[in-house]
Amino acid sequence: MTSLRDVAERAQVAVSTASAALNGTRPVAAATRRRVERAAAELGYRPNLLARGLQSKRTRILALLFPAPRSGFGLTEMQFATGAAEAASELGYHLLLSPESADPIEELRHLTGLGLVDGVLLMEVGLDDERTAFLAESGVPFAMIGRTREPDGIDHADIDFAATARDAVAHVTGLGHRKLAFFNLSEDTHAAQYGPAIRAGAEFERAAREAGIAYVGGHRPGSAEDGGKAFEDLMDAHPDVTALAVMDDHAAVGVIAAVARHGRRIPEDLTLLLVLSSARVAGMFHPRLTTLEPPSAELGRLGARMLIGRLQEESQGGPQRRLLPCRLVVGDSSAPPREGGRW
Amino acid sequence: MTSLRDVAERAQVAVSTASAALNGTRPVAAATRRRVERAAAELGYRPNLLARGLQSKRTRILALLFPAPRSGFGLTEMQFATGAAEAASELGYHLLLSPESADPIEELRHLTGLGLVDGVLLMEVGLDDERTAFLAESGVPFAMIGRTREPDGIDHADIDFAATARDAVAHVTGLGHRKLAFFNLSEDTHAAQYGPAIRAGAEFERAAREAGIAYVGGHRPGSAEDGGKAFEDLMDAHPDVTALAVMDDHAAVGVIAAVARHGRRIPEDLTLLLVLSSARVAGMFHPRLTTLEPPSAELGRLGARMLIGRLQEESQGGPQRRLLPCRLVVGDSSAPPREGGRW
DNA sequence: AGCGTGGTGCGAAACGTTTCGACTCTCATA
DNA sequence: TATGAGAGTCGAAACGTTTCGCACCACGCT
Repeated sequence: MTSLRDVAERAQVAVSTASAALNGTRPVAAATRRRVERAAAELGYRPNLLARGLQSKRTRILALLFPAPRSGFGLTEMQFATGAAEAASELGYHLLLSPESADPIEELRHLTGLGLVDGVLLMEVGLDDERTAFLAESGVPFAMIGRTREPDGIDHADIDFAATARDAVAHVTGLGHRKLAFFNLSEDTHAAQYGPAIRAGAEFERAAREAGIAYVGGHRPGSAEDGGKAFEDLMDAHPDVTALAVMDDHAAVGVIAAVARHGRRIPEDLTLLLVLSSARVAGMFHPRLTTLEPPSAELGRLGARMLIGRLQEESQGGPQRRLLPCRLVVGDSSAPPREGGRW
Repeated sequence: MTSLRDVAERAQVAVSTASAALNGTRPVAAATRRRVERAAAELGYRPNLLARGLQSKRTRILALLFPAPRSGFGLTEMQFATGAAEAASELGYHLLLSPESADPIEELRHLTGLGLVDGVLLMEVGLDDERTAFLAESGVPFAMIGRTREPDGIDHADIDFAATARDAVAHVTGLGHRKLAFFNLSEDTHAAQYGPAIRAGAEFERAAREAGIAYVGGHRPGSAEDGGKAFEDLMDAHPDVTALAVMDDHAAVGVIAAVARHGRRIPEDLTLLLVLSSARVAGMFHPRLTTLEPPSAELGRLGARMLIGRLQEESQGGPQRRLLPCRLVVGDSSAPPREGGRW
């Protein structure tokens, strides 16, 4: 393990000069700097992050609080992590993957007390997330992937549900549909005040209203079975629905089965949209479903960048907010409504 | 930030005594220890990991080298990470998520040079993985999730492909099938010498032979389209195949579509197994596919535990090796072969 | 009474950085 | 020829731990 002292010796300068030369933290004569740099290169010097962090109070390590996998867990959550890790890496930071236990606050207290991390990245943020209050209070820099009910004071990157809903509605109205149904995420996620469930529901309703088409909401199937039942309910109560947007992957499975069971076909009899699921998952369905794919990796990147930005600029500038729409990937489940519009 | 010095002052002891009392690193009178512990608790003392690491050369941080997402990336890879993070956390360690760039060796050199991590966890290990040589040579402790061609000298946790293949074959022979086909992972993964592709292929063939049933291998469809084509090939060349095991999710999609296109039904005309995919993914298919689900989270946990074990016991004891079979989850795609055994 | 011994506790050094005040030049200016 | 400024460099302190040698004390033994 070659230390700065070795470098300094070889370059015939004091340790402090070597430090300054390598970090550019104060002016050093060009010739000296070159000598130091050469010595460092020759010795393969790598600064010890621990020593640096101990002294400078900045470790260049971020923690990503990773919740215990819930049922709907998947690619999206992983992409938050990989996106954040990549962005951090590009900026010279490291990402700690911190699994969250039953008591997130205690977990946070522990993690931040260690002096190991400069900041914290939150994901799976609830509308009233207690973690944000704790972090704000204890003065730990943090950013969110997702957002609380009133997120304006906090850096965050989230899906633009309004734009996503508009895009989805525009897609189906463009095909000629006049009545859209929306199956939200499960009751559980609503009970947990999970942002996407609540925001997506509200925004789809609004987008449908603004587009002047009829809208049916309220269903929250969380499984294939629920999905099938919800679809049958829908057929009974609103036989004139010709387009359906579904949030939950498994519910979509149930819907597709139910459609087939009732002798209907996708997309001829029903246009089906999968909302907030990856195109990869959509590709598992037959037919390939039209999807609104969340920019998960990008959100992870943005979150990490925001946090790092804040760390570097000494909390200068107001909080950042970035909302990204989902990407519409048209599959084989989209088509104009059947003549006459009802079954 | 309360430091050990504060604790020592409050407990009326020297800093070194406080350290010893809290770490149990050398005997301290019971009364003194209690005083120190109380002071620490009252002040909410948390040891600074950087300082500790700087001195003791042990950071209790592990790095998980996370490859750039390739196409077949999914839940499995994420579960390696979450499993490892959980196990690490339980043992008082932290997990750094290190994205791998184009030059993994340089990346490793950098990462290990920082003095930040005690050990490295490798995943997506190729049969001839250059990273293992580098790590062994530079003396950095590491463990693998997966394994190289000759892994005996290195701690590793991997899927027990032999047992998995036996279980799968037992499942289909138990149903009465006498001829099994196997669609391996894509050509690309073979070209990369990806262990699971090569081992699974070999073991399925062997298991079929040992069970005394006919076996058709050689297909390597990497997409839905390939999967469909491969299935049609199979129908032509081996019309008497009644059971098919598929490794690639997307290929399975193509197979299912092709089966339907040719007026056949699953499971009546074909028993379909999805190998090395999660039950969650299998549940997206219709019908729900019988799956051999890899114990990914458990492998992650094991990998982390092995690595930590090695770090703590000062390389005492030979290398550990743990092979875990996939879990057979029977879905709706398994059935006895049709009477007569051919279409 | 003198001496070893084992149990406790202390202070100082060390880990590898960064930071900061002070020192030494050189050169332009009064 | 002093003087001041400015650039460049240095040495020491500090960050918060752990570790290690040494001192202290009470005790039991000779």
